[in-house]
Amino acid sequence: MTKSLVIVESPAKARTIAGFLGDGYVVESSIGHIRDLPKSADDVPPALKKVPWAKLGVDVENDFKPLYVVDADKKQHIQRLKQLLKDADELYLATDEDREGESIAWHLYEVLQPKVPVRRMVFHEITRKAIQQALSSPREIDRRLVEAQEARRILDRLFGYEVSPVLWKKILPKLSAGRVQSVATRVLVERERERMRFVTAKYWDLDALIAKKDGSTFDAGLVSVGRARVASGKDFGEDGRLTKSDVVLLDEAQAKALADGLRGQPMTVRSVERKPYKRSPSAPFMTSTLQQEAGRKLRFSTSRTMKAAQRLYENGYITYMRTDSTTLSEAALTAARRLIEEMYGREYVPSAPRTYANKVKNAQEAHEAIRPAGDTWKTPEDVSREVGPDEAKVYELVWKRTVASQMQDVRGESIVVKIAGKARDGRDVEFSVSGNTIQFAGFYRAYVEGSDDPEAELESREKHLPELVEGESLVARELKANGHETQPPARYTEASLVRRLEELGVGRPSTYASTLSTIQDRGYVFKKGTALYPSWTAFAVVSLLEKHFPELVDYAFTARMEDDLDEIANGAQNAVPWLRRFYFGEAANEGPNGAGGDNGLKTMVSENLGEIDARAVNSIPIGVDPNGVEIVARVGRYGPYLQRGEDTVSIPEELAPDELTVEKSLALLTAPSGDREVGKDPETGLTVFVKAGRFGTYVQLGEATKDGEKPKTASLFSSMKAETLTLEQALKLLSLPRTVGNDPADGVAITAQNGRYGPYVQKGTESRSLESEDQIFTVTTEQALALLAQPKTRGPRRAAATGPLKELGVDPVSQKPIVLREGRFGPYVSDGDTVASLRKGDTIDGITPERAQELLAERRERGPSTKSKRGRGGAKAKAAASEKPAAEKKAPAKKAAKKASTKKPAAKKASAKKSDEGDGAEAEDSRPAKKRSPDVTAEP
DNA sequence: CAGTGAGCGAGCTTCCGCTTGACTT
Repeated sequence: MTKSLVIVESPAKARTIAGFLGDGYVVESSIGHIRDLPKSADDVPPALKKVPWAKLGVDVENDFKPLYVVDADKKQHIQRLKQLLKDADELYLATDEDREGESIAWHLYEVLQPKVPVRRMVFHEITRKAIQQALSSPREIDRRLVEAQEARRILDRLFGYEVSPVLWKKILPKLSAGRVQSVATRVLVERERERMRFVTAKYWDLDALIAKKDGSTFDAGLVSVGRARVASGKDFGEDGRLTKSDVVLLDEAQAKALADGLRGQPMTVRSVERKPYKRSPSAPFMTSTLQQEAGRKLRFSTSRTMKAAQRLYENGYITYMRTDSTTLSEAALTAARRLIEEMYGREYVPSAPRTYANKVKNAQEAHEAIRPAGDTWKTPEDVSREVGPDEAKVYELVWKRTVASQMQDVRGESIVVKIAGKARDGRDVEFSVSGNTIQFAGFYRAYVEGSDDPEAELESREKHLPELVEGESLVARELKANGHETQPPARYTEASLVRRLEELGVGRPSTYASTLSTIQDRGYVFKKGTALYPSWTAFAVVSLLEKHFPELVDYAFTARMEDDLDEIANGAQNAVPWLRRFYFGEAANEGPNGAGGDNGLKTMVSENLGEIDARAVNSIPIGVDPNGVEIVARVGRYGPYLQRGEDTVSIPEELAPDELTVEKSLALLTAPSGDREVGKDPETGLTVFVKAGRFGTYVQLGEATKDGEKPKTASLFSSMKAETLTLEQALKLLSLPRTVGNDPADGVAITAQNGRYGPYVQKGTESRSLESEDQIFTVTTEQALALLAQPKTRGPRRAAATGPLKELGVDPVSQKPIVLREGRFGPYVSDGDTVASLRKGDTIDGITPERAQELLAERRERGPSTKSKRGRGGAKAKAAASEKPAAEKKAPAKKAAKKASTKKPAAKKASAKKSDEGDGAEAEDSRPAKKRSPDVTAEP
């Protein structure tokens, strides 16, 4: 008997299929992709580390040849697959039938190097019949489809890894750009821009309480006055003006006057219009619609929904949860129809199963819709006893949606009643009221299933009106004028953003949740409740991309890419020229060796980098103040801030971009700063302030005077808080430095104070750190002298910096001893000339002399890059500064001082925590905020 | 972003799509 190895993508799927296949088959999973481009240089094999494209993992000069590496945590699994293959007579690659699945099959083939016959099999539903059929009709791996996947992968890598560094240089380090995330961010930014542009309009209308002859009453709304329709929200544009001319806009006075003129007036039923209506159920869930529904109904985030769905899938309650298909298998249709007939009766079963056309662009449909698994479906009540609360809720959504999707339409009747009247001033008015009744509940039955009182639930979906006949006489008993304001378009939620991305064809079922995490992790988006707010960083990034990479953030970019990938998959075009056009420009394929392109990605991220004005892209215009001075929001290294001329102020974190109007900006800029008065110094009579500064909170004695004399300041101790600081504490701080005493030997004074590196004692030019801030006040002359008597290297900092942790023999190149030290940036090895940091995977204990030599050799290989780089960076920065003298002229002294100070180690160290400067010489780094909101504390 | 003292050198960040555990609390 032959043994066959079958490899699918998911372990849960493998278990299910194994049950169908029996003894002759071993079913395993690949657990997704098995190889990928290297994530960073660390993943590149040593032999290739030096090639210029090592970081990209794509040899752009050589037909974009990709370098594939097996992920570290996949290596063991590959070994296992190889082992299983040894005992097999044939191999079935049964990965999903889509672009990615085909690629996984090919990578498996390449990595496993099977010596036995290999067959590719595909199936769309996991039933015994479908699997058997797939086994008996295998095919070959579709190389073109694999090429299309490879092209997609390479394009995404080039986009992500070439454009992200542009953001590091021009905006902030560690930012990212990508085909999917950048469009997602742009969608949010554009919506916020709409909200910022939006002008609210006010309009009024009337509600009438109308009485029948028999005394019963009902409410109706005003629809027209003097034959003209009354304006409502939808009649206004975003500028707050009416978009139509044939409507009547009521203001408060007019509405109230009209209400007065109608009170007690006779009215007549002008028309009663009854119309049958029907509602059809929605399609079964796919990933995006499940995420939307769970977001709307359960307020779940996409990742919470997916975690619950994953558990339901793994435990056999639902089918695969990452799908873009709304198709139900034959088995599912049968199960649904039988269930509906049994639970609700034959009249709820449509004559033929419903099918739903897939509206998703680029749908790959490798799986079926998300539905209860199996041939008979457990009820939500049964499942809720077996799983956790989240899972139970998600299962209930899936069950109801799936069952409803195969039920009959809801049928009912809608009624619209128009009521005519005349105001006392003679104007004709018309009111309207509508209702609806359900005649046949259809699929609503499934949705009310499980509620305490299904009939009452159904009834709540109806709106009953009193019996009204044409010509009937009524009285307007009460009238109320209601004021309304138009609302800007709502912010996106996770659910609605997923829907928008899906409309654009951007992203895949497996990535919606992670894309949302990414844009939040990067600080592009933050959530308040369920609403997604774009940050100022997002504004800066999006405006940079729109201006300099418009093609890449075009909403149709992915759609066009998909069209091209389809052509690559069906042989109508080839991947290499396609990638060449993208990377080297349109003309790339015409010139020899692909040279000559001028509008490609590569040019834009290299030669043309200088065109991107960091200052400009980081400035988001807000408006002008009454004097015509421009106000801009800017993204700086220490957070977003507002700038008007020389005035700057931090933008409070919780403030949404669209709330930062000109008025609000002026309020922030002119508001009393976050400074607090602690009290008055009894000696000088000067006011003592607490302020937030670059290096944290500090106290200040008096205010800065015009004659350039600076007030005395002192940092707060870490144990103190700005809000609770007392005058006593403040004065104590301001009394520093404290004279500890005199050295009896030479009479020189010893002082104790706080400094850049913390508390210390000082005598003349000698200083030593203290261990705690409190010691500034408690240290005695003897203790201070003892400290000062110790050599400098004895301090805790210095000990770590200078004491070699390990000696690692003599370097064969330099013939000098190698030592391992712990430094500011972590452990490193050095032979005195060359210094090399330990890399990922290296440990202090595990380092060998050989490894140390290797590290040093690698470091030498790269040359004295540090210094030369710095030289270039510095020169560039200077050149850039001199290029824009106009911008600098306003506050030359201040800016120059600041620039100089950022170059000082102290400033660098202070900023390193939040964001390393890297070689981002051009990035916005001046942050001259004078004022700060009290609740924002500076980074240490 | 206040202004106060020491010293030793970087290397990395990032994409999109497939898929699960491995770890803790």
